[in-house]
Amino acid sequence: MLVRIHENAGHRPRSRELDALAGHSVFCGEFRYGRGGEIFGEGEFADYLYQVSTGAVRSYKLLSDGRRQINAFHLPGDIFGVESGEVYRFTAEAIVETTVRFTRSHSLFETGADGVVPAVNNVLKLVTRNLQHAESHMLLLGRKTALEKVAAFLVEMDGRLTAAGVMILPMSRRDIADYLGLTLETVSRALSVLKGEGVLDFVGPTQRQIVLLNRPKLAQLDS
Amino acid sequence: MLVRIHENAGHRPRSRELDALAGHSVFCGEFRYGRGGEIFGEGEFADYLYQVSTGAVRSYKLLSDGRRQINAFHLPGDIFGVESGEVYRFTAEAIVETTVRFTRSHSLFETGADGVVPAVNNVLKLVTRNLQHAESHMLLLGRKTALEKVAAFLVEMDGRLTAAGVMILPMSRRDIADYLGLTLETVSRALSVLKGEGVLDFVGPTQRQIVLLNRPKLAQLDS
DNA sequence: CGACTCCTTGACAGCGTTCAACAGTAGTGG
DNA sequence: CCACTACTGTTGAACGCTGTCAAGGAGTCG
Repeated sequence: MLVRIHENAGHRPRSRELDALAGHSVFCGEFRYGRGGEIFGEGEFADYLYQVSTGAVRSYKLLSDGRRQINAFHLPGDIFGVESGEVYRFTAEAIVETTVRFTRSHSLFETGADGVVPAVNNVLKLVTRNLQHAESHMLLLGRKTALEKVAAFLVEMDGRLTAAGVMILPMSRRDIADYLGLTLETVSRALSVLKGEGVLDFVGPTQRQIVLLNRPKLAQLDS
Repeated sequence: MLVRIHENAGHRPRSRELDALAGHSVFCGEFRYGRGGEIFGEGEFADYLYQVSTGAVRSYKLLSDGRRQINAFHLPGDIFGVESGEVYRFTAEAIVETTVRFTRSHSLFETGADGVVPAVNNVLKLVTRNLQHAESHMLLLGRKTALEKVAAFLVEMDGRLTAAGVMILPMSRRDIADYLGLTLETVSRALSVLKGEGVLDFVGPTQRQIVLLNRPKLAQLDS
């Protein structure tokens, strides 16, 4: 399932964001994963960090009986797999065919005297952004209703992947449900309600392409 | 409600942890807050960071209609109010009579060349610890049942404030509920169930002093 | 003692889950 | 191209966990 490409290739794909993170050039290569391909597993040694080039990634935790909580969706440009500990605290999987850039984690810290300061600072910014997202997601998980959760999800995704007026969701209803702490049926029902109220509409053959028709109302439902 | 003590006092209370965080001495003073006293509010400029000396602190977010999600309880020794952004992202309140040490936030970053590296590193460790807690709490909020949530809460608090075999909870049932994404009635019922199963017992006149009688079973319920 | 807060417990309702059936889409191979 | 299968999503019906509403007890403090 995993195909390694470009590693140590002669040409140099741009990886400015990862470079900027480290404060110097750290490009290592690219990986490509098929649908459902595991990028790393919870508890594994965190030797790489990643940036999505194309596609989408979900990162999640599991309970022993299989209940899943998706922590975040990573879309093109997003950096993930940043751990200041030893191991990954999530499992990360490609949702669709996905290409990621990667670099060795230790390259962030093992640089010379001058390089390490901006690197640590940038890691701090990144971890802080993750923390902020986690904090607002706790409010969502603990205190919002199903409709509010789905509305919040749509608002978030609208800001991250709406292009040309259409939002093309890479993830399934089950993924959305496991992100919002719901069942897939409840997500489906909430979307139907929103469609019935004229807040959104589906386009195309599948139900994964959404047009938002009433953003103010959606924002209001997000409360 | 707010009484400022010791500020710029002649003697030097120890504040080794805060000092260690900054990599040099940054002690500013202590504040004392009564029950429910607000230490800082969400959105305020984050000019101080704090460490609990005695008492307990809750930090939370609110929805517009008053629904509350408590993000964390801060107990003696815990450092809180660390923001790498401009403003606090939570409101922090004293749960009981509480004394906190404080220092100016910028003292972490405005030190000379050598001092700032360990400081940023320590802030990173702290933020990472917060992130880890938030991540496991998302799993709890999104995917655990009421009984599992309460069991997890007891396990967490057992590790943090059991002394001499007794756990004395500083927070009310409502606080616990808002931490776990439940109602106070559900928390109360879950505790009654656990008592009925012989997992715990109440001691003393109030219901806030708990003895754990069957930790293996409790850990198992936490799944 | 009275007022207040906190907690428990009961009865009931409702939101979201569970279980199930069905439809549409995509992928596969003949 | 079409049948066959697997996957995904929608919708309905019934259940049940948790929330809501309410009453009452117990502790605290003036």
